[in-house]
Amino acid sequence: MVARYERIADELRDDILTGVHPVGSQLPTEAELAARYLAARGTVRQAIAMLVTEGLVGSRQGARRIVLGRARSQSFAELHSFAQWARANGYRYGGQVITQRRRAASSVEVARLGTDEVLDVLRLRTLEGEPVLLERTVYASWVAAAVEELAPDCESVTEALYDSIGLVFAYGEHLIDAVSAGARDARLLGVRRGSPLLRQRRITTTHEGRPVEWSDDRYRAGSVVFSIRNSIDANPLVRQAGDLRFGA
Amino acid sequence: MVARYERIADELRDDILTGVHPVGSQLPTEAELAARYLAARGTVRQAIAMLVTEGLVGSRQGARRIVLGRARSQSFAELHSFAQWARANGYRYGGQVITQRRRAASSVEVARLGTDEVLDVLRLRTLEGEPVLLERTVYASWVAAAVEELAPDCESVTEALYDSIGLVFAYGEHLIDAVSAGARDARLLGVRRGSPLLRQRRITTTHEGRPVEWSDDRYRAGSVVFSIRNSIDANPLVRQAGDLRFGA
DNA sequence: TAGTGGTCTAGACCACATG
DNA sequence: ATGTGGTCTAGACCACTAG
Repeated sequence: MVARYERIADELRDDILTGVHPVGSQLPTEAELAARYLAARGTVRQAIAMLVTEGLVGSRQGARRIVLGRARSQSFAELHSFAQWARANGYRYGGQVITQRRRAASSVEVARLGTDEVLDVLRLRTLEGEPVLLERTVYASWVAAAVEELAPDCESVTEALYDSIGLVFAYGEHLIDAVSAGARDARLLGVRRGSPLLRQRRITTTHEGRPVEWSDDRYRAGSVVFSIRNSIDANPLVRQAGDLRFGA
Repeated sequence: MVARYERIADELRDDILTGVHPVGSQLPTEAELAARYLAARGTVRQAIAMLVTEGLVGSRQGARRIVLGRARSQSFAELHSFAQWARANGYRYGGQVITQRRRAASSVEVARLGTDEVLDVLRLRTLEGEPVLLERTVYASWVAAAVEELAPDCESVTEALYDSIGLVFAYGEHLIDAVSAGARDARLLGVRRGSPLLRQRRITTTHEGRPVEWSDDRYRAGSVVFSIRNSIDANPLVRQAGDLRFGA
């Protein structure tokens, strides 16, 4: 069942992407849209709210809404899963487990994941044949068995875990910064030691807020860029001083 | 005038931060909250929606809401303005214009900013006495005069422009990646050539969607981290392949 | 001053989660 | 089966923008 406001949002988004409402132009008023779609004003507002959070449309009390841009954002799955992202964008991709072992959790990991034992996995992922990403992931013990069952060249861990144990990754927190490549990073990614890497550390939880994994992902410089839209009303991005809340 | 839903959101947020609703616990139902605050259910939902976009609370049809975390996010101003961010976090900060000149816009800049002439400014910013950020900002011609009037050591360009010409920065798009320090970067930031820098490129517009500035900001590695919370329902962050939509 | 978006209400029905 | 959040309506009033 697709909600009415979603269909309205889809139509409006289409109208923006196809130039019916060009960038910089005004959107029709809520009253007009409500009449056009035979919906209550609240429903139209809900549709527009989607476009606002996507950054396509700007909003401001008393003034007509303005079309800000045409770029669409990705789904959570596309950000979370390298495979789903690569596939959605038409890239050739691959992956390989380099090392994988169970070990006792450090005190930080106990606090972060809530389990005494963890599964520690190092994966190298490729894009268009080139190594671009080194993933160091630590899984909570309650998913360890399911992860160990996966093939070493499993393309999408996210999808495999959903299929095998119904696991849904629902929430994430991400820390993004730059680091220099260590000896091992450099060797596996095929870059010089000390060269810049884009690092994304993240913790992912279930719908219940139960932590599933903690990961340190390092991208070769130039291979990917993170993009965010924000506004005076909605600001998902935060800048922090670099003493690194999550520890080293 | 503070909206009712904002006050409700503030109280709920307080209850989360102070542990009345600990992380991992369930939030009261909408009906309970509506009764407690003598508000309609829709108003309570609006309050909770704020907490959800802040990443404090998780939401899912049919199940009670869960408290996910206690970290608060920053305002747009705090992300946009180095000075406002540093001040809000209690850091000592400073800044200095290194070079500033008007020049003809490149074709990319014409497309991006919509003006034939631009003002090109290079600023070095310090945190706790250390140089941490090198800002290369290109302003549209219609703000150039106001920028040129500012003192070279102006602490907050954002606030100064609001005071002088009532300019409000309302929307931003940000691209984040890692680059290695060039000779000039290295000298000004006090790092070795080739060492990693965290780069944030951004374009900022007014409420009307009119582009004001385009900036390439480079942080010394370790000085700042960007943080984002997302969920299966709301995903502000996007990963892109590194062919750099904004050009070099 | 007129128009537009922002807030709020009260109530209805549906979809989903959980026991 | 029950409870909970998700959707939708219809209407009212307020705050702000713009001519």
